[in-house]
Formats: sequence, structure tokens, C-alpha cells
Amino acid sequence: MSNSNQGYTVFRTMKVFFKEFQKSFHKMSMNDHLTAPQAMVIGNLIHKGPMKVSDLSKAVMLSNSTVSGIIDRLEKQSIVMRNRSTEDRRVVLIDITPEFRETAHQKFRAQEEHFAEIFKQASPEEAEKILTGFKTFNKVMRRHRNQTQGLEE
Amino acid sequence: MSNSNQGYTVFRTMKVFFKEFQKSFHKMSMNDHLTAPQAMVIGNLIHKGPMKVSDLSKAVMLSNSTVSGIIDRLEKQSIVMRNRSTEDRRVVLIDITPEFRETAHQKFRAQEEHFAEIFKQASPEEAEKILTGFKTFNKVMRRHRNQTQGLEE
DNA sequence: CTATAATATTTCGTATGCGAAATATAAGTA
DNA sequence: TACTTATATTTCGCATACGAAATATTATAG
Repeated sequence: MSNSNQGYTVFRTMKVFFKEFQKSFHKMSMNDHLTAPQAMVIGNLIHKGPMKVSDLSKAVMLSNSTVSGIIDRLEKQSIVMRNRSTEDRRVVLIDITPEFRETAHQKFRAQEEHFAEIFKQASPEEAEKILTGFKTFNKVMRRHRNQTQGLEE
Repeated sequence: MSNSNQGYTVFRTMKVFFKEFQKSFHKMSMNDHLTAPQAMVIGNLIHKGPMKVSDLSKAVMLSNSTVSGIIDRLEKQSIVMRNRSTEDRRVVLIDITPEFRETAHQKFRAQEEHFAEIFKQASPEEAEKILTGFKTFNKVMRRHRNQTQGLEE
């Protein structure tokens, strides 16, 4: 069991983990024919109100071009709408449409509850293990970044 | 700061981690104009020899259709080739081309070293903690999915 | 032997996801 | 004012990524 194999194992485990998480996250949105990224966008708009595309991109951690495409498809479904800002005409403000807003709030409240439910399934010991794992990983990543910082190019 | 927000925070944090990880993984493959999934496929073929598409899919944790597309593009670059099995003519065996194999082995050895570097920064205890954390989380999520499985519709 | 079921892969349609280039507008400078 | 630079968004090309349907082949039931 070499050390390099362990790195590969962690990567593989992490990939499984992320897929499982996305799957459970994805599931909660399927009722309304929404994908996970679409639900993320809508959730942000509901909580924070109308947003610039660039701010929305930061909030959901996707590139502008990706979010632009997602908005295209949400607009086609009359879920969100684009509005040019009058102050700065470069800016496009995205907002939930009135039609969708009616039911959206309650729906997304329920969905966020679902989020927390996953973690209720963990015993205190399991929760501790998970938390320790994340913290340790974070520490190692930081250490690695610091050590290799000035070494490239 | 409600409990449901905590779930959302963990999701967000994990997404950042995963992106960072993928980025560093991706980086090591860019020398040869290969993407991360392509490198994964090639790495598996080098280590395990010719493989069925379905086994390859399991190994890299992607669907058959996705891997089929990746193979298309690797074939176009003369990096891998398709061979119909003579025993079971439904099966397609994927293998590295002779041209690519010449240099591939050394390259991927070097890349795997690089891959493991992050975890060389971790002590065995730390690596163990990280792995345990992810595995535990996977378990909890699967448990959650199974419990809510029959409750919908 | 023939109809059917099971298996393996590909094709198709849709939705991400990104970086680079294009477009439009705003702000700063000579 | 004219030129340049900076900013915001969209468009484009490419590569995942998946499920459903199509295709081909093998195995099984009767």
C-alpha cells in the first residue's frame, strides 16, 4: 500500500462522496423539473432578491458563461426574467417572475429543510468523523499550497 | 443561523474543495492536451491493460455513454483503439495504441507522483482521518437516500 | 428451433461547465 | 473630444455527463 496509491484512493473516495451529495441534492429539485444548478440559482434569487449575473455566478460558484446559459433556460420556462439596469446599462439584473414567485417561496423552504435532514441521519460519532476529515483535509491543502507556492514557472 | 443553513454551508464548502482538487488534478494532465477524465481513462488502461467499456466506466465512475464519448475523442487522437471481442461480439475492448504506449508509461508514472504530492503533505494519521471522514459521509448519505426511497409519489 | 429476455455499446437530446472572443457600455486620460 | 482601459454580459467551441432509445449480440424459455 504505497503512499501514492493512498492519494488516488482519497481522490476516488472524494469523487464518490461528491456524486452522492449531488445526487441527493439533485433529487430534492426534481419535483419541479429543475436541475441542481437551476435550483441553486433560484434559491439565491429568492433569498437575496434581484441580482447581477456576475454576483449570481459568485454565489453559485460557476462562471458567468455557465450561469448565462442557465438563465436562458430558466427564462424560457418563465421562471426568471432579465432586466437591464438603468443606472449601468452593462448590468443585467435577474429576478424571479411574479408567476413563479407565488409558490416558489414555500417550495424552497421545504427543500432547505431537506438539506438539513441528511445530517440528522448521522450519529454524533459519525458527525465527529466527518468534521475531523474536512478539517484535516483543509489543513493539508493549505500546507501544500504554502509549500509549492513559489515553485512553479 | 438556522440548522438548514449549516447543511447548505457544508455543501458549499465541499464544492470549493472539490473544485480545488480537480484543478490540481487537471493541471498535471494539461501537458499532453488531455483533460482530467481522459487522463483517468488512460491511467486505468495503462495499469490494468485492455478493458471493456463497461468496466472502464465503473473504474472511472462515469456512465457508459459518457465514457463512450471520451473514447471517441481519444481514438481521434490515436491514443486508444477499439477492438471487438471475438468471444463475445457485443463487447468492445479498449486499449492504448502502440504509438502512445511508448511514452505513456513514463509520463503517467511521473504524473501519479505529482498526484500524490498533496497527500505526502499529510501524515498517515491525517490521511486516515480524511479518508474516514469521506467514507462516513458517503455512508450517511446513502442511508438517508435509502430511508426516503419509498416515501415519494 | 424460435420468440423472448438479458447484456453491451452507441446514439441522441439536453444541460452543465469553462475559457476566449465578441459586444456593449462606462470611466479615465490626453 | 478622441483614445484607451476597464467592466458586464453574451456568444462560441469544446468536453463532459446522464438517461432513454436504438442497435447488435448472446442466452434462455418453450
